[in-house]
Amino acid sequence: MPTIKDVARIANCSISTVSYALNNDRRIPEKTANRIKKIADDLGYLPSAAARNLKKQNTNTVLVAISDFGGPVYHELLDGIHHKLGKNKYTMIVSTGFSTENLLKEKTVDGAIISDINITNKTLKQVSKTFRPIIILDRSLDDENIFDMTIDNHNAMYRLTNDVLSKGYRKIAFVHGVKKTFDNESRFAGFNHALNEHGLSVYQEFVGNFTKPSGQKIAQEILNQNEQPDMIVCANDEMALGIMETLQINGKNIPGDYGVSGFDDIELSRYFKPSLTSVRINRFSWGERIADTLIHLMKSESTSAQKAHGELIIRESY
Amino acid sequence: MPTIKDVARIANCSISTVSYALNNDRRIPEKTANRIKKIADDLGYLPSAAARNLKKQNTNTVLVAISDFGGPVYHELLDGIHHKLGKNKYTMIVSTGFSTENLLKEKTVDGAIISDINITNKTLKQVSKTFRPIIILDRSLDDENIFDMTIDNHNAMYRLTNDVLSKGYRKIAFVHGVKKTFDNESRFAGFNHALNEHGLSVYQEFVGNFTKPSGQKIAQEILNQNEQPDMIVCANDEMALGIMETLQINGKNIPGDYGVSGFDDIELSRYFKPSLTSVRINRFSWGERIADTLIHLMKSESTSAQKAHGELIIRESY
DNA sequence: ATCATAGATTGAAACGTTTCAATAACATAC
DNA sequence: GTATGTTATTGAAACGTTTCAATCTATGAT
Repeated sequence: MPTIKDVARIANCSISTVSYALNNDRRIPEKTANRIKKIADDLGYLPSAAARNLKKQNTNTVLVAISDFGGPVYHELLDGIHHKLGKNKYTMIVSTGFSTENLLKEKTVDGAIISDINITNKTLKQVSKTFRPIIILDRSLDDENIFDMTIDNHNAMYRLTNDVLSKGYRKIAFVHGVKKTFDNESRFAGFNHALNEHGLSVYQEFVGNFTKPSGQKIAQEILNQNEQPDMIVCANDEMALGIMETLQINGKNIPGDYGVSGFDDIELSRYFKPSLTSVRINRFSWGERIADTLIHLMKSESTSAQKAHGELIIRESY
Repeated sequence: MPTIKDVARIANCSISTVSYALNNDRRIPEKTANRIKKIADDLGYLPSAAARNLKKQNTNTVLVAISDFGGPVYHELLDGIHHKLGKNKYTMIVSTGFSTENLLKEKTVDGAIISDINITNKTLKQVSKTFRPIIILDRSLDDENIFDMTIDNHNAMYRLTNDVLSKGYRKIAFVHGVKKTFDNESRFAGFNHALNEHGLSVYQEFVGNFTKPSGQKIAQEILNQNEQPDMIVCANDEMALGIMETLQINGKNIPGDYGVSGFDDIELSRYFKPSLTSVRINRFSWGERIADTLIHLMKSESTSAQKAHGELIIRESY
C-alpha cells in the first residue's frame, strides 16, 4: 500500500505539498497539483482514513442505528437520510445491537441517528456524555445532549379525530398499539384531545400490538360484545387492516356498520377495499430533515426542534 | 475528551503501562491493572479508534454492502453474519450506494461482504486490487482476489425437479425470474439437468421478475393459451404465490389442475392454501458460515469454497 | 554482600495524515 | 541593485495509540 510519502518521493516534493495538492488547496498552482494527482493515481494511492481521522479528529461518517434489519425499517427514511448526507459529503453506516454500541463508544462516527428501541434511555444518556451529537427518533427524552425528532402524532390524530367527529360518529372506540410507546401514547392523546373538546370521551378501548393479527383478534372481541361502537380509530394501519378484514369476513359493511381509520398510510391501505383513511408521513423528506438537523448539530450550529407533520389521507373507510 | 495520557498522569505511571493494563497484557500485575482500569473508568476514558486503527493497521470492522434497505434484504442472513462476527469481536456495519464505495476505498473496514447488485463486476475487480478480502454473494466471478459464496441453486432445483418427475408430471413449465441473474440461471440449469436425464425438455417458459404481480400476470397468460402444462416450476416463491392466487381465483384447483412449486421458502408459503413446496435455505447459519469464511480470509488463512445447501420442503402444492 | 533472574515499568519510535509557521524562490517596483 | 511583496515549497509538530527493547526493582540463591 503506497502512502503519501511514496507519492512525495516520486513527485520529488515534500509531503505537505502532496497533501495540499490532493486536497485542492489553492496555494498549490494547478499545474503542479495535476502532476501530483496524476502520480498519486498511477500509484494507486488512497489516503488512510485512520490517519486522517486521527489528525482531523473527525470521520465524516454518520451512524444510523436501527432495531432490526427485518423489523419495520422504514427504508424510505433511510434513503432520505442517505441522500441528504451524500449531498454533504458524509458517509452513512447502519448498525444494530452490539455493533452500535461499539461504534458509539469509540467515536468512529461524527454523529448518530438512533432508531433502535432496544437501546434504553439509560444507556443512551450514558453514551451521550462522551458522544455527541445524537438524534433520537420516535422517542422523547429530556437530556440536553440528545436531540429528539418525533412525528407529530398528537396533532395528526387530533385532526383525524375531528374529521371523524364532523362525519357524525359518536361511539368511537380506540385500538391501542403497544402501550407506553411514544407512538401509541401520543396518538391516543391527540385522539382524546379532540374528543374532549366535544365533551366526549372514548367509547371503548382495545389493546393490540401494532400487527395485523392483533387487529384480527380485536375484531373478534368487538363482534362478541354487546355494545357496538360505530367507529374504530386505530393506532396504526396494520391493525386497522386486520380489523376490517375480519369484520368483512363476518359480513359487516365498512363503512356502514363501522367506520375504521388507521395511521401511517402503508402501501396496502391504498389498495384495500374499502381504501383506508390514514395519516401519511413523507418519510423520505423526513429523513432528509433529520440528516439536515444532524449536520447542523455536527457543525455545532444551533437548530430548532422539529416534528414531522402528518398529512391526512381521507379515503373510503368511514 | 480524556486520552491515555491523562490516565497515565493520574495513575502516576507511563503511557505504556496504561496501554498494557487496559489491554489485559499479563506483564502488568492484576492489582495495578485494576487500579488503572478504575481510574480510566472514572475519567470516562475511551480509547480513540482512529489512533488504534492507525497503529494497528486494522479496524476490527466488517462491511456488509446491500442493494437497498427496502429490497429483499434477507435479514436472517444479516443476523447470522452479525452473530458470528460478534463472537469474534468484530463490529458489523451495513451500507449502500456511494457510502459503500467510500468505505471500501478508504480501508475503513478489514473485510467486506457484498450483496449489492448495483455494484458492477468491473468496479468490484477494480476495488479488489487495493482492498481485500472481499466476499461476493449470489454472483460468481473469476477473480482471485474475490471470494464468491453462492447458494447451490443448481443442485437444489435438480432435486426438486426430480421429485416433481417422480410424481408423474411431464408437461412441466418453467417460470423465470429476472434473466441473466445468477439465481435464475442456475435454478433453470438445475431444472433442465433433471429433465434432460429423463429425456425430457421444458414444456413452456415464462419470464417474470421475481415478484408476485409478475406471477399473477403469467398466470393469466397460462390461462389464456391453448396448450396447458400440468406443472409449473417457479424460480422463486413470490411468483409461485402470485400464480396460485390468480389460478384459484379463476376456479382452478392446485394441485389437480396444476401443480406448482417455488424456491426460497418465504414465510407466507407455509400458510398459503395449499401450502407451497419449496426449497429452504437456512439463511442464519448461511450467514454464519459466510462470516466465518471472511474471518478466515482476514487472518489470511486459507479456506475452501462453499455453497449453501438447500433443503427440500415438500408440502401440498403438487 | 553479590549475583542472577524474573517481574514490573518505561522511553521512544512508529503508524499516515494535516496544517502551522517558516523559508525559499521569484517577480515587481523603485 | 536593493527593498518589497507575492507565490511556492517545506520542515516539523501534532493527533492517540501500540509495542519493541531497554531499564529498573525486587526476589531469592549463593
